[in-house]
Amino acid sequence: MATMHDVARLARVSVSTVSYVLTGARPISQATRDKVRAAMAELEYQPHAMARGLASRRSRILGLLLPIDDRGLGATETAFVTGAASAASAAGYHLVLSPVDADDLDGLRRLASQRMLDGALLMEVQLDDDRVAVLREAGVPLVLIGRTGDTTDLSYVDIDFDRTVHDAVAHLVGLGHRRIVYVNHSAATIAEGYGPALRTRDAFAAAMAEHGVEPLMIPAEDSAAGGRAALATAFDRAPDLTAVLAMNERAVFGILGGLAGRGLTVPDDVSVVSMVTSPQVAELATPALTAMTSPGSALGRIAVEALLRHLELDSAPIHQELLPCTLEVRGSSGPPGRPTGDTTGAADAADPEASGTTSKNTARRRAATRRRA
Amino acid sequence: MATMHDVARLARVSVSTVSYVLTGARPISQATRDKVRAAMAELEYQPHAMARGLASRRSRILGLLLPIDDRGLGATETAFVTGAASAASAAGYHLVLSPVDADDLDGLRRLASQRMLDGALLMEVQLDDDRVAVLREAGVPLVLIGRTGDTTDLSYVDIDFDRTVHDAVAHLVGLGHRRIVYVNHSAATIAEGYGPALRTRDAFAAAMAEHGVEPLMIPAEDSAAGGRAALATAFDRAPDLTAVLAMNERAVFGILGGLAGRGLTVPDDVSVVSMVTSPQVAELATPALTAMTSPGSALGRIAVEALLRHLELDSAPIHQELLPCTLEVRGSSGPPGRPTGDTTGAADAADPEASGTTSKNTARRRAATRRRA
DNA sequence: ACGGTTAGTCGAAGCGTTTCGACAGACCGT
DNA sequence: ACGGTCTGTCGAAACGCTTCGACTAACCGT
Repeated sequence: MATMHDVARLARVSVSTVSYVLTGARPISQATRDKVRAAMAELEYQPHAMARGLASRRSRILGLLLPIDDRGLGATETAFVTGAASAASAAGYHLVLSPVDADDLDGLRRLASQRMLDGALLMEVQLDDDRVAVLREAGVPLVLIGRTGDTTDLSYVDIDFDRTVHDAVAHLVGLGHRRIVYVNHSAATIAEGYGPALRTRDAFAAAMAEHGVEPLMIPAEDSAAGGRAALATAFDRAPDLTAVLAMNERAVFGILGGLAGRGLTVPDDVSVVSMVTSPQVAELATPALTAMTSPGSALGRIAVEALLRHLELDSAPIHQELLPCTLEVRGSSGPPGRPTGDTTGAADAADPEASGTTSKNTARRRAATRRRA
Repeated sequence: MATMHDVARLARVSVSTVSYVLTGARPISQATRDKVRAAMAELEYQPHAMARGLASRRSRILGLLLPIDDRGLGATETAFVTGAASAASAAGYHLVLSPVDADDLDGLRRLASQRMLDGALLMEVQLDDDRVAVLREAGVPLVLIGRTGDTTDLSYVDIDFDRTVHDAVAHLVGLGHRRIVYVNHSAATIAEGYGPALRTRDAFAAAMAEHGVEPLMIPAEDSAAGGRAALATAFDRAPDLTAVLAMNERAVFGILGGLAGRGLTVPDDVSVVSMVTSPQVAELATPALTAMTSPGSALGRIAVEALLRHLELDSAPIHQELLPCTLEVRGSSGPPGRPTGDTTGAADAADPEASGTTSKNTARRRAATRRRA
């Protein structure tokens, strides 16, 4: 493997000159630069990452700190990770995946003092997250994905839950729904201060108030069974509900199953909209889910770019950005249909070639015929 | 930040002694070791990763080379990634995520010559994968996840597709099914030599032959629509089919939808078993899918451990290991029921509290009553 | 013609480790 | 009492780069 020395010798210049050609830290004449470039090409020179890192005190490595979770990453988180990785890679940086237990602060401190990370992205941030303080003390620039309660002087990117909920509610209200139930994460999750659950809860209340309708909210465990249970509660509390807005990717499938079990069809009898969902997951349901698509990979990219800006100029202003999920209408939402209590919802008869779109349209048409308003 | 020098001074020993305490490369007396340890603790010393990497020529960084895919990672791949990350982390290594376009061999070469990676894990290996040669030339030890066609001298971990298919078929045949259709990945995917598609295809033919029944195989695009289309073809070719074995996590949901659309219930009319699937995804379906659960995170762990063994001793024997997916019976498989053509499959009447298990059992019981054999 | 910039290059001193050779003692069998 | 092997420690030389200070030559306005 060729070193800078070899290049310098071949180009008949000093090592420092080669370095300057590479980094542009000082002006080098065109002629010399060409010579050096030629030598590098001939020797297939590649700078040694560790040596460069040691000398320059910049590793060009970014850390992605993900809590070593019980249930692994969802599709949204995965998209975030790959988005961040590509962005880092495009900028000539490396992204290391560091699973650190959320409350292993010593481990985190150790990681930070190894001086291997130029900066870090912190995933799954809690409203009150000690990791932030640890990283700051260690002098590691960071960007949060998500938000702590107090965001002063902190860069973050996060989903714009307010706007997302607002748009979702607007979609449903626009279709004519008045009785909308919001299925959130579990009570325990809410209690422990999980930001998205809290923020969407408040946003839902606000959005419903804005439309002058009463908000109904139900927590659900993150599972199909949880969704089913939540649905049962929902029907107890609001037998006349016509739409479900679900924050819970897992529960939503249980809700779908529960509706089918009651002989209710989607979207004719009940519309279902899923929050913060990836298209891949939305497409799995039948009918495909109308969903607020999470900007997973964009979040990753933006977070990395913001972090890099902090590294280039440490005077760079903090970056706080919220991205909304975008509404993608698929087959699971439509105008409210028959009055509730009508429970003759046998599945459509065989129509083997029916695509998602087709069935959506048929459903819509049928529902429209029956519309009460 | 304290350096080794500081520690040495405080402990009144030489720097090299401190180093030996740390690495154990040479014997150090208990007394000295204690002094040094105390000094390190007092100064909160942490070795500087880059310096150590430069001097020792070992970065303690492993690369995870993932193709910069169109559709992102599935649940299985994600589990693999996190499994690998934790294993690396537990061994004191770091895992960098390097998205490299599968045919950007120059980029790969560049990455490898930066000497930043002690070793690499190669994901989504094709039967004939040039990346292997590039990495070998660059002298980067590697472990494949998946297999190339020729695996001489190559370490890999992969799913034991033979056994997985075999077990799945045995499960269905054991329940009494004879007419089983195998839904594979798309024809294009098969044509381009995607290992899992080819291997499962052959394994399915073999397993069916073993039971003396005729194999029927149908390719499907990786989407719900693809699944629906495949199902239609399947019914054309084998109107009497009673079970579907699907290799395609996306298509399987289309198949489920398609069956419901025809008024067929699962598993009473048709059993569905999904191959290489994560529990999380299997639970999304209603009824929950009987599936061959992929050993995603175990694969990641094992791959890392094998790679580390190569790094410690470069004479370490190559590691080739196949892990089967394990059968997890959920609600979508049962004994074959009514004769095909019976199409009165209205969904079960409202039973809001029905859990996956309960409905599975009821289904079983009902189906058993009707069994023909 | 003169100090003052600026462009272009070089040599050397790090950066914080590991590792090699050397060496002093202790301990061995003979 | 004698070479020989171990144990424990040290100093110094890498590892391959960046960066600082210094120097030369050219160019500026006056």
